[in-house]
Amino acid sequence: MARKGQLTTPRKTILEVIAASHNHPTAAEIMERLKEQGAHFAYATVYNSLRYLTEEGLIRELKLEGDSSRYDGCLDVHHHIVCTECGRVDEVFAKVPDKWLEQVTSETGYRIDQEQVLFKGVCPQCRNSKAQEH
Amino acid sequence: MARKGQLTTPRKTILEVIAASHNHPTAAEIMERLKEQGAHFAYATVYNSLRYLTEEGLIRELKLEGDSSRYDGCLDVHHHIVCTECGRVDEVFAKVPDKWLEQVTSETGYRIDQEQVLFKGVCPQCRNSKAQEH
DNA sequence: TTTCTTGCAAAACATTTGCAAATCG
DNA sequence: CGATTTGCAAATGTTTTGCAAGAAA
Repeated sequence: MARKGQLTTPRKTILEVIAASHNHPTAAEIMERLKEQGAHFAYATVYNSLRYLTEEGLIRELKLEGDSSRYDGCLDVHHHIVCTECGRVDEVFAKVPDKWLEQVTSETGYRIDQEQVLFKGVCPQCRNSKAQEH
Repeated sequence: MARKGQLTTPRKTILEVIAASHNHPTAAEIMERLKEQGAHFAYATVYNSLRYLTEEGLIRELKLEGDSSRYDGCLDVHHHIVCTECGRVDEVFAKVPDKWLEQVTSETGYRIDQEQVLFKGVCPQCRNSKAQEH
């Protein structure tokens, strides 16, 4: 059998592409980078691999702005902040306060397994260029 | 001209549908409810209206699980929690601690305008049925 | 009249699926 | 062989667009 649930060549290659990217690429961007480095896989294979990798917990799927999911290879717990001026996405490592999680638990009765936080704002660069404009 | 940026009939009707829904409907669900109450608008009109309402700040567009955006008419600042067992979405009103926002500001240099938080976990009902199972 | 909105169909885009061929154990 | 993954093309589902027609100022 063809290695049930293991890192086949496409899966491994795609994982490496994501790990080497620091900008949360979309499936289309992953396709591009694969092409650039001479590897070619079918779109279906890329999506299959992305789903597999997500289910295995090796990457994270992010739904930020726009139509397409983005993929994140950084497994440390972290969040994201998107600049509403230029669309740039940065990572946020400040940890969610436990006190707040307790509040949410007692408010909702849920067992909380994970939080995904998306901040929206204006990045330092755009704040500067706006300040100079006026 | 046809009232630039005003609440035309479709926009108002759609806003009311969303306000009356307590489950963050998708565009398709909004279409259904419009049909149920005898109103018919083109899909394009519904999407145009949703974009308009979002840009005006009268509703919020949510990208949670699944393919389609959901729309939220509750304008109080709040967040969401989705049950990974049954897919149910609830609202969370516990406010993000200011201290954490300050941390994020100093970490990123962004001016933060908004936060969207999506918790994932298991809702009380599903926790119960799981406990009873075994 | 002028500008904006609506409706319809078609287009665009992201993602999934069906199935045959390839692959590994 | 037997289970699984891959590749391709076609299908699906969501959202947008082009353009003619309608409505309000």
